[in-house]
Amino acid sequence: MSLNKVQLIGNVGKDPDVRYLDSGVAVATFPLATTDRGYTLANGTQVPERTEWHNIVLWRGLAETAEKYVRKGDKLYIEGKIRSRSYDDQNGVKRYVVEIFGDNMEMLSSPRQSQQAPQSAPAQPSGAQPVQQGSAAQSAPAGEMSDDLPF
Amino acid sequence: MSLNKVQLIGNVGKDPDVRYLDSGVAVATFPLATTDRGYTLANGTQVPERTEWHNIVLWRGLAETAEKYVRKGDKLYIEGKIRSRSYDDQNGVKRYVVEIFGDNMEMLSSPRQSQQAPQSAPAQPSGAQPVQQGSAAQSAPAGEMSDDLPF
Amino acid sequence: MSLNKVQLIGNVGKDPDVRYLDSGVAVATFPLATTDRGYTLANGTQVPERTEWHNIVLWRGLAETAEKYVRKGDKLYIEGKIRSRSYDDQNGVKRYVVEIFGDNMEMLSSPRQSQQAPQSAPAQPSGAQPVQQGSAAQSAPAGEMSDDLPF
Amino acid sequence: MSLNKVQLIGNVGKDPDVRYLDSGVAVATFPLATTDRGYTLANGTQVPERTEWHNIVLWRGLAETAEKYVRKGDKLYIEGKIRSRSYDDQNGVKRYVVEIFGDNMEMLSSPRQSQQAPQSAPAQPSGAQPVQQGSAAQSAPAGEMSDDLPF
DNA sequence: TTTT
DNA sequence: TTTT
Repeated sequence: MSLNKVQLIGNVGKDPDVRYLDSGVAVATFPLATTDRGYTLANGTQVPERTEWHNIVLWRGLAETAEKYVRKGDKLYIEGKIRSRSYDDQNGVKRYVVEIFGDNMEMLSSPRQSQQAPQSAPAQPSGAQPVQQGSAAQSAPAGEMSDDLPF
Repeated sequence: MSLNKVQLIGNVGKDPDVRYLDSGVAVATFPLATTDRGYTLANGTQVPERTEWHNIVLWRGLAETAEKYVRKGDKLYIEGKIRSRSYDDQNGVKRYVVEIFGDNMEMLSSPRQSQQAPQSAPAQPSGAQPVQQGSAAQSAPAGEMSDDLPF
Repeated sequence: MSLNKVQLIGNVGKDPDVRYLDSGVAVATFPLATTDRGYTLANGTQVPERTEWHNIVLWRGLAETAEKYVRKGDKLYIEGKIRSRSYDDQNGVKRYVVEIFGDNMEMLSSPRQSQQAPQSAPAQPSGAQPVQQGSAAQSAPAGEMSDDLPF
Repeated sequence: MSLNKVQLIGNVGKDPDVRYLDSGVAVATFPLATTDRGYTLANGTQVPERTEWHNIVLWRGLAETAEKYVRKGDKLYIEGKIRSRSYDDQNGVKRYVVEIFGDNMEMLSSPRQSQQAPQSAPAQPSGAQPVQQGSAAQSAPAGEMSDDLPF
């Protein structure tokens, strides 16, 4: 009775930060930028270009794929859901972050010719369809994240 | 070269708050809830149901439609984009909010039998396809919002 | 490097037709209607309302859910992919059909008060998020369908 | 009360065919391929790679953009809706085609360094957000297409 | 008829 | 902090 879906095509702001929970589950986080080009209003006002930064969080297989193949500057398609989280910052002020839990990823940049992504290893280990994460995002109990991911 | 798209189906948390900018442009804001049902992990751990609240912002025609027809409890489909914004709270602490600027809305609840949404007035003035807002969201210069929308 | 995604909200044209392959895999098919409301062109031309019929195909768990809970007239959200298929009709003419292989379904109608969908049995056995089918659609070898589904 | 949305990322099968209706409206058509990579079932069965061809139809501004900048082999993001149409073939047999009426396009290939897409002319004349076609797709009366587009 |  |  509910839908919470996000689809982004943008550029990776920096190399993924990948952690492994005690359970062995991989979690990757990185910023992704989408940019509006700016435009001119009917009255002549110039509205400048605007970049939106999204906090991407990937789990398990997708996180491992990101660790191997996603790099700063890459163009990605990410599909997932919006999730907000709060934490207390160093001054005890409650802070909120909004994250995109990705369950589907498409690498849109040309594959690199490197030791990281050798020709013989597919950048996407799964099917021709975008990498489907199955129930990975759902499999991580909220508790596991508590202190592990001060994004 | 960029895509920033959100699609939600959820329930309206309270009646829309509608304002009119000096330019006459309508802006509606309201919270929308999407809910994950909760599930049981392979190891037996119960992950409880979880509700995500989204700050919806609608402009112009969509805002006016919302003012007329959207009410607390209604089920809606909202399509739009993610937009974050910062402001200084009453303590001078910089705060961030993430909003969903909707450019497409579908009313999924049965129409009310009321003075607000009379049978003779369609809940959706535009086409059979979801209400397309055209360039409305883009037409509002950033400046206009500065102090008008302390969401 | 590829995305093939369809999202529909529409009404079920008739009760699902559910078959079980020899492997025990359930396959449900039914038509879903989406409707454009019609509009008036700038030059005054009236473009009438238009209904599009989609051939929905569901597999495994989703097919079983459809068998139990989906009925003619219901409003559904369906997410999936486009798939075309050809067959020879009774006159030996090659025919093409386009189907929507759903991998996600949301029931948007109020639940029926009936023996078919008792209060105690949730219409959607899976998570709060839309019913994710995992890799079910991919798990059915093309061959299995050959003569089984003259849609 | 209805949603009919398609999102594709794929490769253009051949240069767009662009026609101009008597009204001056541009219509571009071209095939777009999305490819499933193939996979191995649990029982060891190999399901081969599979390519789906989509008949893309663009109107007005998007058609003109396609005429100028879209070429065989390009990778595109296309958003639009499914529309089916019937016609009688040369043998008087009724045929059906399913087309994707695009209302949003993103060019994902690196821009060509050519006379067709000079550096000084942006591949996307509109905003930073995907090229929004406004109501173009809705503005073409069905009648106009009758014999004009034997796709 | 594309692409990896 | 990306990209065009």
